[in-house]
Amino acid sequence: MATIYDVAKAAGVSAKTVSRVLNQDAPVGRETREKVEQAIHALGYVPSNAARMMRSNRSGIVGLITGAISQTSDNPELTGLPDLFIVQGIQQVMAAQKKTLMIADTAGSADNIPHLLETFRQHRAEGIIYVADYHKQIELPDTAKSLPIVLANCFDARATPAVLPDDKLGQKRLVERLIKAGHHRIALLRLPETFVASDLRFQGYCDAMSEASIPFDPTLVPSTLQDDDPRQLGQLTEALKHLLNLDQPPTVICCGNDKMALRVYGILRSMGLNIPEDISIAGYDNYTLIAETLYPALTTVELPYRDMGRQAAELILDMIKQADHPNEPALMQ
Amino acid sequence: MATIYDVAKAAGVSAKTVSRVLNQDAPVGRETREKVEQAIHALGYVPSNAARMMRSNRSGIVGLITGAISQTSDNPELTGLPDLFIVQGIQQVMAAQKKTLMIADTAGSADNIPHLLETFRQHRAEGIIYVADYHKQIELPDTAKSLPIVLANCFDARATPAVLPDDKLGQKRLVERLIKAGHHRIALLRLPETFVASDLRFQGYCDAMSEASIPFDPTLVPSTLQDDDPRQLGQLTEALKHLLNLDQPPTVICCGNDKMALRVYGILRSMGLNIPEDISIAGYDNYTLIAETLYPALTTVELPYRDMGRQAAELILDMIKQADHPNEPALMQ
DNA sequence: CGATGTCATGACACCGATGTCATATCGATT
DNA sequence: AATCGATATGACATCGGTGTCATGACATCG
Repeated sequence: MATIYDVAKAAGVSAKTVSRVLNQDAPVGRETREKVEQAIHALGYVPSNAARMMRSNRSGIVGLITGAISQTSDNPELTGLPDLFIVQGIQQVMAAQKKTLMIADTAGSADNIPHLLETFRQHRAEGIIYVADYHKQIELPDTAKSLPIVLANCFDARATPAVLPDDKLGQKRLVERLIKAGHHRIALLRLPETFVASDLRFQGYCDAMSEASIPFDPTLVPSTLQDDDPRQLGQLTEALKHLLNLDQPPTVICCGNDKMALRVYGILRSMGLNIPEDISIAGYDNYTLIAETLYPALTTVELPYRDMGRQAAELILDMIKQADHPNEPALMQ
Repeated sequence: MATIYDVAKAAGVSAKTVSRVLNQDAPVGRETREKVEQAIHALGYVPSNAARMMRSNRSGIVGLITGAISQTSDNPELTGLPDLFIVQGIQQVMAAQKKTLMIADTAGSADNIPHLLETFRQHRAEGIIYVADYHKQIELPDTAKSLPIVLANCFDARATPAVLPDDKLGQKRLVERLIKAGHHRIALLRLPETFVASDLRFQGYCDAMSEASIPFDPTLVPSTLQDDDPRQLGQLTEALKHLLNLDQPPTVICCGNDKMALRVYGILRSMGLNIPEDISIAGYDNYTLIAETLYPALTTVELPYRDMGRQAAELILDMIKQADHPNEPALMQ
């Protein structure tokens, strides 16, 4: 691989002049610049990031830790696309800021995280974003705290900066939409209690109902499901039977997430019900792949995952800037 | 960030000795080693990859180009999870080999590729893997050829090393399974012709049928769909009506991919048919998220995407090794 | 006992960029 | 004509590791 000296020799100038052409940080004579540019092209020269980094001590690298790629998480039930959308939002911002995003995958086990952090440190990553696959609480190893870090879709006990989905408001908006569409008997199939979102969404449901002066009917909100995949289908079937056998059955069922909604679709249809003629279904989380493909389409809340990613990215960039210039004065003109 | 010299000073030894402790490439007295290790721990020292790379000229980085993260591809119809599985397989191998995987996303536009290649070059990536979102032909810019490169899920006109799914064999196996299960009237809903897989799968279908001595019935294979999303639902409905109105309608329908299968589910059900009592459905591509969630479950061919990823990873590692030792003699003992 | 070999360690150069400082050229100003 | 300032360029040190070579202390061997 050609070096800056090879280019300098080929162009008959000093290495520093080549550097100036590359970085445009000082005037270079037009003739000289052209010679240099030709030499660069001829040699296929690409400057070494490593050497640059040594001098500047700035890597331009932001580390991203996620399980989005290997999605064999500890809870397969709720794994899916949301984290990918977040990563996508982050990617967009980083590309625009010419930062290099280094993505490391937990391979499904949190035990790998310390090692990933070590690798990021070796590469002198300027900051780290941790993206969780669903809204939850996590705990990072102590080694993490020496670098700017932002959590996305999760939070910890140390009040590390985090970007979280507003599950409560989202559910409220969904229920409001349903009420506006004429529904009064609205059922809610909750996520297992172990999920932070479970309670938040329940609150959003209650808020919307009470603001519309519809009294809360506990029979419309069966007890939360067990966090246990193989049995869930049976539990779902039971819960649905319960709902349908009520004196006043619901006209719409809100599901904890789109995947659950898809199952409910299947079960209801196998019971001989037509959707949406006999009963409607509403989902949560926008697993667009499912939501768009389902026929008829699923009414669903689109969580702003990409936006969360963008926010997380901008947050970490701010923190990096802060760390660089601890007491940056306000810009005055 | 502490340097090796800080550690050396703290431990009262030379920098080189610290280096020896780090790399275990020369004997170090036990007492000395312990002092050094203590100093490393106390200072939270992490060696700089950049500095290491400068001397060794080996980055340990493998670049990965994909659209898997930002899945707004030019053809939303067939985008999805397969490429993610491939990436996952690659990740596994790289982690095991202690290589750092640098993932860059095309953000949906092939125009970004040259820039991504440039970035990889700056980081002195030792090789590059390009992962496509579905089996297709691509063309890489000329700048790509100076580095070892492997294609996954795609191929080009220059015979660049590639790892491809065996669509023909996969379809054949699926149809064989269906025949063994007692089906004779097997319909095939083909992918749009623009997809490489479309024809390969058709061949696999024909092979399996002819080997089972079932004469080919063209009415069971409607003309391929248009590559045009909004109209596809209507086309699918038409094709299904055609199939169901045959004198001898099919007992099972093979769909071009799982997503199409999901749509067919919806349409057939809205026509009042029960699955799998009235008619069966078989898919292709294992979008596990859909396949596992669907109720009743979809019969589908699981493409070995993770394996493809692993193969691609091992291939690129071999190529890197080759490039390093051009004429490595066979190992003799 | 002197030669040789191994172990443990340090001094120093080098990898490829860039920041700092020096120098040379040339037109403009006093 | 002497001075100044901008422009254009180069010499050299430096970033943080590691390869090479040298050195000193011991143990071993003929």
